[in-house]
Amino acid sequence: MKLSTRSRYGVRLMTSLARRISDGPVFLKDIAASEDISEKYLSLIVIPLRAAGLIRSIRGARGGYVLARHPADITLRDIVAAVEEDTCLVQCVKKPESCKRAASCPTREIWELLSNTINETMESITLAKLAGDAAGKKLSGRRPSKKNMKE
Amino acid sequence: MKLSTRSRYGVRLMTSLARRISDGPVFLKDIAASEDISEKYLSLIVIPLRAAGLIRSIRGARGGYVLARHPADITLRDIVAAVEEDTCLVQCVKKPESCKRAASCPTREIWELLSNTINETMESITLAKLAGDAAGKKLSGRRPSKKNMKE
DNA sequence: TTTAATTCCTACTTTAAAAATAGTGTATAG
DNA sequence: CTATACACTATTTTTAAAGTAGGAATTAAA
Repeated sequence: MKLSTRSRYGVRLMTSLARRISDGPVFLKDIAASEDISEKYLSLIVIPLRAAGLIRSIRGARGGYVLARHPADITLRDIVAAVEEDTCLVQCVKKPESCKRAASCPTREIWELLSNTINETMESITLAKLAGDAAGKKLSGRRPSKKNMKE
Repeated sequence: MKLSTRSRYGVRLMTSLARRISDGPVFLKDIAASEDISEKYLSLIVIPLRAAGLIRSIRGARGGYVLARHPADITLRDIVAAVEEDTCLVQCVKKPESCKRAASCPTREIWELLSNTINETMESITLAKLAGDAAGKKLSGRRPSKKNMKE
């Protein structure tokens, strides 16, 4: 049970966008640089996020990405679900017909329970919290300062 | 975030053992056959379970495996932890030094929170429950019958 | 109207880990 | 002493994740 880099990068990307929410469209290039992630790879992760309606993109020169909703209206689950598409904890939870033992399997409903717990936890965490907590932590003990002056 | 077959097979193996708790040592061969899992593969999964003190093995002819503790004293977490060894949701949760961003990373503590939730849920599920629920389900609407008569 | 900068799309390559197999060694009941 | 089981190590196969590459489409601005 391991979290994919897609999920981790996706969450960092969204957190980054949330923190720059007042900057207007943000270049993927900048996020990639500040988060130290390959821009090309990020550009693939961004696609399902847009498809899921979590972000909007502005094409062309001076384009970029912005959140499509308020950070308080985006949950961790939204992000992970978008980025993981049809990945789930155990295949048989989503598609019982994928396992012939499903009907009588004693473990299946346990995995379902676990899945639900995970989903509930992820639903309880908003992007606002993710981005906000980070900001709060950054500020503690230091004077607030304008970050990311460039662009 | 996907559960490995090691975990799934390990749990089914343990459940199988729990259900045959009064049968004395059970051959891996039999479990493999009834669960439709490669015996060779199962024989690898069994090793960490024994190392973790969850099962005992009896070698030689008429050998086999038995639970080392009462099913009520074994949790889902015990099983998964044994079988997954040093796998965790996100590396940086267990070893913060593995990521240079750990100290300032806004997402790290979220993954830690999620890990804890998962662990707590898994701790709350005992093998007794796993095996018992299954038995209960099997018996509903049908007369109980001795299963696995052979051996 | 050209240029530079950006997102968009598809395909490909690489890498790593999971999953499974194979073979040999060791213990033990009968 | 032999058949049957577990024990251990090494190897192979398979799969999915991770990452790369390159050009097409779009647009602001010179």
